[in-house]
Amino acid sequence: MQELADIAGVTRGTVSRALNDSPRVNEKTKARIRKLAEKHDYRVNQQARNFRLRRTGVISVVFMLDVKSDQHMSDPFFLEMLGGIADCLAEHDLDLFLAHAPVDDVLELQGSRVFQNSDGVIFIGQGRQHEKLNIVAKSDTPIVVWGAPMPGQAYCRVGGDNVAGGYLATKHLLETGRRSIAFFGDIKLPEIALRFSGYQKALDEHGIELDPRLQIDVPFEMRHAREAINDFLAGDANFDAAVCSSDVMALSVIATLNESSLEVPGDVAVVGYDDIGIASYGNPSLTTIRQNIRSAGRALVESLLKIIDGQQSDDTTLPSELVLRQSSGKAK
Amino acid sequence: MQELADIAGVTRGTVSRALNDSPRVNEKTKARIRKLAEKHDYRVNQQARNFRLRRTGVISVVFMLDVKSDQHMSDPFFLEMLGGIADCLAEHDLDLFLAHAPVDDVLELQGSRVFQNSDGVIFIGQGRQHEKLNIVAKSDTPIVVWGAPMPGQAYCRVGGDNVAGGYLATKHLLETGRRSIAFFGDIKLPEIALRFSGYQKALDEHGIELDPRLQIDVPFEMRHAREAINDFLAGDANFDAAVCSSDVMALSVIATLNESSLEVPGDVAVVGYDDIGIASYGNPSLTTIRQNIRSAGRALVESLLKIIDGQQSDDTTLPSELVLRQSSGKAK
DNA sequence: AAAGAAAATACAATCGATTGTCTATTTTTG
DNA sequence: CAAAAATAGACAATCGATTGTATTTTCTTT
Repeated sequence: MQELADIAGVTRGTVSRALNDSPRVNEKTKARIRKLAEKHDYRVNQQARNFRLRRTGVISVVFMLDVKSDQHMSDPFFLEMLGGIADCLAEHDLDLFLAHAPVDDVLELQGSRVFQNSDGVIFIGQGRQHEKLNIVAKSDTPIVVWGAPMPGQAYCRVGGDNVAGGYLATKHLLETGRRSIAFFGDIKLPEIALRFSGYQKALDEHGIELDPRLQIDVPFEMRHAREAINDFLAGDANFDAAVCSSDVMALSVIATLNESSLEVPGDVAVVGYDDIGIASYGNPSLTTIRQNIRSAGRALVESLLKIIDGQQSDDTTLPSELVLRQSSGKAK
Repeated sequence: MQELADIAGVTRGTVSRALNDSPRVNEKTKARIRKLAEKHDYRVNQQARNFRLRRTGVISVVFMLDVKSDQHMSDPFFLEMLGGIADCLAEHDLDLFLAHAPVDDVLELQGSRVFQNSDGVIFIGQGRQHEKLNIVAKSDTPIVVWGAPMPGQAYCRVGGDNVAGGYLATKHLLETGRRSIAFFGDIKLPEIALRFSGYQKALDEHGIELDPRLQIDVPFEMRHAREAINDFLAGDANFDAAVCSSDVMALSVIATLNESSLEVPGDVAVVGYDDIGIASYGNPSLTTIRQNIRSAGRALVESLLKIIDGQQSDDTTLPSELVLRQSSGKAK
């Protein structure tokens, strides 16, 4: 910058102001300096700039993988979320830092680069660490969390409408004549619990009594999921439909059912959750609850930026929507 | 740091050396300073440190999405790669910066944060920009590229053994008695071209003549893929097996075949590529060519670090492997 | 015990920008 | 036209660390 200042016959300060479009610099001077900068292929050192401005220009993203069930980042849900977040951050000229390791104690992150090297942190999912997130929220670095509303929640939250999602899925199955609907998902997780309550509501409305044997705590990871599903099938429960907590889980359920010579959707109708891309490639294509994950990513970023900006940001709940898909090619 | 120095009764310089384990500081002093740092919850400002050291501590990752075919980042292949890279970077205490936008001209990246704010860049895929990558490779920021070896290649490359992959897939199908094997994939892309040559080699060895009608330029993106596949099925070509350029493409092919009342694997046997997680959830589970994508990510990082370190780094070709899977539950 | 070597620490410049304060120049106004 | 007001630019401190050089302290050795 000094060199450029010399060339332009001004000081570094003036160059800095010119390049940052300060009103204190003459338009003509600005234009001249900008042209010289371009000509000499000079660009401000963002690192030094951020250092001086005491900001990093980076937002961290932490995926709260369900360690217990060995969930990994390749879950399509995470990726789609990441895409939405990345796009929105790009628009605000912010970088994205991806926290790598699965986290079993978010408090440990506080000393790490995740917090120290970023202006804010986005948590995807609450895992089982609601309380710890409350503590983290009190630190200097603003955070937002994707997840379910919680009692005594001290952080800003964005999430899907899980109750509506569970309700829509169940209602759809009921309306197509199904009566014994299984619910696959671990209701100890806040979001799943809400979907379960939507499931109950739909059953209520149709005057069907809840059968607790039809709620199965399936972990997110495939290997364990199949075990859990098989255990259930080996039991004496009868069912003609299934509401699943994710599309990946739904695909697992379908595969397992097929192995037991049960037809989908003939014998058992299955509804997934998330509307991940792969849901439509499958056979049959999966009816599912769509959460607009991309716009969820955007909402997370917008909320976080508000907080960084010193404003208050309220929780956001995004709508859920039923996506009907033909179950093609299996009409036997 | 000044405060800590005051407390310890030394200068900032000594504190810095103590915390960086310099041999110039007495062990006892080091221990004392470290304890004090811990006690007062002091951590070096990484931003200032990196600034002083003229490094960023960040590696950028750019996914060369196939813009033409509207490929998106949610491709499971990319994600798994990202996971491998992220893990390896974490071990070296480096951050990961994810470049957001699909790139149609890598030269544009040169002024952007991707290059300016990182110590090195990893490109996943070459797209159709081999020449431009050659130019970028000459810049100050080191790069490595995942892809196929190319004539006149000026950058360090890591890639799978595409010839072997295509060969193994085809040979497997031939050995199970298939004779008319279709090849789904755009051979204008360098990697796919190599797989196609492996496919040819296997046919040769079995004395089967190449039928050019059985090579179909399928784009990566689903929507267009299905069109291409349907066009092919509508034609007069007969085939009893298919080698596909990705697992996602294979799933598409299977779905399309099913819609045309063709049984998989009864009427047509299908082999995928990549061994993405979802391949095993499907029904039937997909036989595929495994590329160890995670270790590919590691290899990319290791090569890049070598280059950053001023060493020379040679190209790496990782082995391909056939993964046989039962095609379950469809024995009708 | 004194001289010399070795070890530990202090000092201060430096990285590349931003920005408050002060000065110089230009413009406006009565 | 002179004085006041407005504008442009210069100057220098600052952010928080690292590191080469100078200095002090400690330890050997004779």
